[in-house]
Amino acid sequence: MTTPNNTDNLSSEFPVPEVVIQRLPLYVRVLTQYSSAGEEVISSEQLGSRLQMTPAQIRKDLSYFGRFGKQGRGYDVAMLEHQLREILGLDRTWNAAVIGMGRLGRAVVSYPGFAPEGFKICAAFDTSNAIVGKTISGLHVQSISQLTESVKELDIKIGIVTVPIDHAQEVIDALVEAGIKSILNYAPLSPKVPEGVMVRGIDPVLSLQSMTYYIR
Amino acid sequence: MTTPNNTDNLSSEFPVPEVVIQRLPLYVRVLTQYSSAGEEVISSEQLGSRLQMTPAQIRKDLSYFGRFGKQGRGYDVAMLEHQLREILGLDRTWNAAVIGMGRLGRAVVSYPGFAPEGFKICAAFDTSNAIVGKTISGLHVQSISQLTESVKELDIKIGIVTVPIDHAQEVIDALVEAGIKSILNYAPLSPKVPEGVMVRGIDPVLSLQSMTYYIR
DNA sequence: TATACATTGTGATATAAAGCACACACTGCT
DNA sequence: AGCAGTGTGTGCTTTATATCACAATGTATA
Repeated sequence: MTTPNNTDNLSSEFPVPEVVIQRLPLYVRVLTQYSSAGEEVISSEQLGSRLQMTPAQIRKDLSYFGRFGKQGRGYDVAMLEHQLREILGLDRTWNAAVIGMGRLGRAVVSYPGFAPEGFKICAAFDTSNAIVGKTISGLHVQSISQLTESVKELDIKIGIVTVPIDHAQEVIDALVEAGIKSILNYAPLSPKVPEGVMVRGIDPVLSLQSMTYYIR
Repeated sequence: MTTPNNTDNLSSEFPVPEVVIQRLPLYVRVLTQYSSAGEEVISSEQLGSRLQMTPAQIRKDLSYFGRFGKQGRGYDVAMLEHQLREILGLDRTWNAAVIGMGRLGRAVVSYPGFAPEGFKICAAFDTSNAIVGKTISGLHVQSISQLTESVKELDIKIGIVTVPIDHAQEVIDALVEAGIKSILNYAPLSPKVPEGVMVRGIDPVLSLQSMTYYIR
């Protein structure tokens, strides 16, 4: 790395591996815990032992973005947390829409874990006329045909898909059409999306199905 | 690979990479779809295009376990599905216990996706006396102190953790203590477990937090 | 039966990720 | 100020994963 102390735009010169990006939120989480436990400094050793990974890997990961530590001391907890949040874009609020207001969708909109982390579910949609028009958890359920409009109006950047599998691909197509680039998909399928659109799947069954291999 | 046509115990001679195991359920899922669409044969090319991965990777993955295809033709859909289910241990039913009967736990026990795949939630636990003794979705909620006993009695092999973060580690310790080797963890923390115990985390917030990097 | 074509299975190769090990920098003690 | 101790940042090495490319083996057709 040629220009060490500069945190910005290193990432655009050298693309950062996606696995690294996926680990950063883990670091943020531990740092938050440490911080609220009153600790001011943390070493890669301590971080690593919390997450069951090697200190070297943590230092390598962080080195993609700059030099945040002090030799002989470690990392300033508050400072590192702040830096990582900034890198990940967590220093702001993100608006999200949930599509599919069945059992799962209702559970998602009432899940209390999103808001404290800055993810605000601000619109709800469904394909079925039976549900459209109702109000669930304070959200007015709209028809999918209003998706594009609402996305623009409310500055929605994230789509959360909770429709049954047989509607999932079309809903995802609609989200893409509406300009959404980040999708959290609860439907048990691997959807097709154009390059530049990112989908993360939440699928407890898949997780179970690979664990059984080891206890068989 | 020395003894090709033999499906068994290859895996114990050469350990199969975990990434490979994690992909097998994806293959199973596509095969099920293909099968119910009336297709009898599938090529690695077709499978790959469904899952957005290269045909070569699929063939390599399968080759860890045997030779299932026919040159010039492809794979028999029904046969391959059956083989993969057997390899993963999905040719049977698995009993699971849910620990934590709050909002999330209730959503999990009433989620209709587990049963059709052979995962049967047959016991519910909670740490709070306020909930213990109640019946939720047909499950009698027990105290955590009865965990070990029930695990043995009901042949429970999987623990699903849906308690709040501040009780998660102790609940996981209790599961380990009770002899559970596979844990599905909905709590937002990276728990410590002894070697030989496998934990898969379900964490929508983590997924969102790494996606924001790309739309920042 | 011969010929054209399709698709597997796999050794060899390329790419990516993880881990090692040590110079260097900072702290804190005497 | 000097010295001992600690922990970072990183070039280099090792290990893991993915891809290539082609011989081998099958199908389909005439």
